[in-house]
Amino acid sequence: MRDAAPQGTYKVQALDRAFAVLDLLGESETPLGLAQVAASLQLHKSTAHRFLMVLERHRMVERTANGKFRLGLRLFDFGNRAIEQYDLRDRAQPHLRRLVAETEETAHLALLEAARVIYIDKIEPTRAVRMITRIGASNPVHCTSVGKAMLAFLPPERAAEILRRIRYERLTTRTIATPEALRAELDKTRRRGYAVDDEELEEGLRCIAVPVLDAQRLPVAAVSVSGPSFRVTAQKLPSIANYLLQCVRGISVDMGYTPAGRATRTALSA
Amino acid sequence: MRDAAPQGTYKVQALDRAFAVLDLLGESETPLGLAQVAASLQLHKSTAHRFLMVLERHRMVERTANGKFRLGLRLFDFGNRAIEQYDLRDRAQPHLRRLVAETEETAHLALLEAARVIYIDKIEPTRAVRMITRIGASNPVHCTSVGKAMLAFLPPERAAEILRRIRYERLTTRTIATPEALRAELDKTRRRGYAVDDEELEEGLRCIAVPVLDAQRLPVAAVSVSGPSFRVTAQKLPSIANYLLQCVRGISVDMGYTPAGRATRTALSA
DNA sequence: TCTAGCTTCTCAAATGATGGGACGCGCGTC
DNA sequence: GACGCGCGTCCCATCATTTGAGAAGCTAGA
Repeated sequence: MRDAAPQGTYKVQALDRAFAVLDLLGESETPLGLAQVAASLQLHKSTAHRFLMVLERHRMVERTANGKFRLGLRLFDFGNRAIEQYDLRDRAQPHLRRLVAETEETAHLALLEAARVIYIDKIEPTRAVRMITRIGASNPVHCTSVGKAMLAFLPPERAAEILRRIRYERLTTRTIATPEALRAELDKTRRRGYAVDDEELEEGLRCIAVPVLDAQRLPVAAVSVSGPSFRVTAQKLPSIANYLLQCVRGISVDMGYTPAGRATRTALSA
Repeated sequence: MRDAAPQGTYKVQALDRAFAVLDLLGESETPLGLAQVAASLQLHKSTAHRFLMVLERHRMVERTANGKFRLGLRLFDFGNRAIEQYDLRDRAQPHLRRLVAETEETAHLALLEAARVIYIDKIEPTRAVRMITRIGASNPVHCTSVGKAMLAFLPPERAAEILRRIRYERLTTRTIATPEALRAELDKTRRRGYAVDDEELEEGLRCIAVPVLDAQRLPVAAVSVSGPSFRVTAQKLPSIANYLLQCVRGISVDMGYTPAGRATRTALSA
């Protein structure tokens, strides 16, 4: 059919459709009725209906009192199983909490997937303005501090592979928009030991990040501190970076990554 | 086919199979190879392969370095969207944290879905033995304190409907195993204002829970405190219950549920 | 180099999904 | 009160879609 099927070569129509339904419900602020789902996805009512019933049986969607559909809690279950393996998250939490206490700004923990970063945890300072990000959400690598932090310390080949896949979308006037600029930025990041996002993702938002290194000294994640530019000033960056470094060092230890003896400074100290 | 299709009347084979794949990967401790997946689900290699490729395209599964499959982070994204609507979770966290500090035992926040309870958050006291439950996991209502707490304060018709769906599986020697016993237990719960699970879910584990009530005074969730029976003794229950009541009152207020004036005691105080 | 075990790919067959359309319900309008 | 409308549910003949046998590749170990 005239489906907007992602270019991938393998296809199972039913699955693409089912996930389109989930996507739609996930995007929507409010639960949707059968008719709306069918219309949005250009499916016939009966088809959409069948899908929704099956999805409901699997608890991937659920119905509200008035019969509309929204995402089901089964997804929550799956989602938690999915990150379980990365028990990084649990172990990192106390460290992130301390980081937030120290900096009074929001901290994120992120993973790298393809050319995007995925936030797997977020801690906010008490009574802060709520930040935009949602746990589970993702952003392009090239305009986030966490992305740059991981990229900068990845082995050249793996970094190159990811760089190739970046589609330099411009999100603010400061977003890095060329491979050359990004390469230069990564050099800078390596030299100073931490990555900065200076309103490149969102106007008025400044972030700073460092990678979490495993026993092989490879980045497995990154931790960032983000806040409004007027609070996270250029002068404060080094001091925040220090807290960050302490934080990730703590995480690495907790994960059982041997601090690699004296080599801890190799990549990370200014 | 001779599929073990859940009895539901609507069927989309491809979806059932896809979810079976996700289930399998979710259950498995370690990533699985194509052959293992195909064998476990009695699918042909080529079929399993196609499914996995499509699931991978949707990032519902991902491949490890050695080519094996595991759940993908897209599920994590969906999962978080799914509970987003219940922002209860975020708001409840600080209160749960305080509760844990006060009781020094594990706290859970749970929702009711069909005849099961689903844990949507868990806070553990520092340096406690890690508990069994995983966020996102579920248990039958009849053998959990959170389940009984919600059930007890639900309007009779809705409670009855749920009661009808319970299949009294016996998990320990003390598990409530008949509708009558459960009904009696719910009465008791209502009278004392909190629910107790006395090793009914797991030997050696005692839990106590109270419901979180919305503006209509209906349970929308429940909070529990759980710990080893030798620490969570019968004598301590009333005092823990007190902390619990304070906790859920705080949550209700934070959620914007008007404490319903003087009526706060209607259901909840001993 | 050969074998074993795994993944990837192709294509004809037929099963299983599709969607046109009928039905029934509830609601607001005339 | 009758009518029209939008919505969800259900049925079933048709055919597009998925299926799976099998061949071809790949890798590692003997």
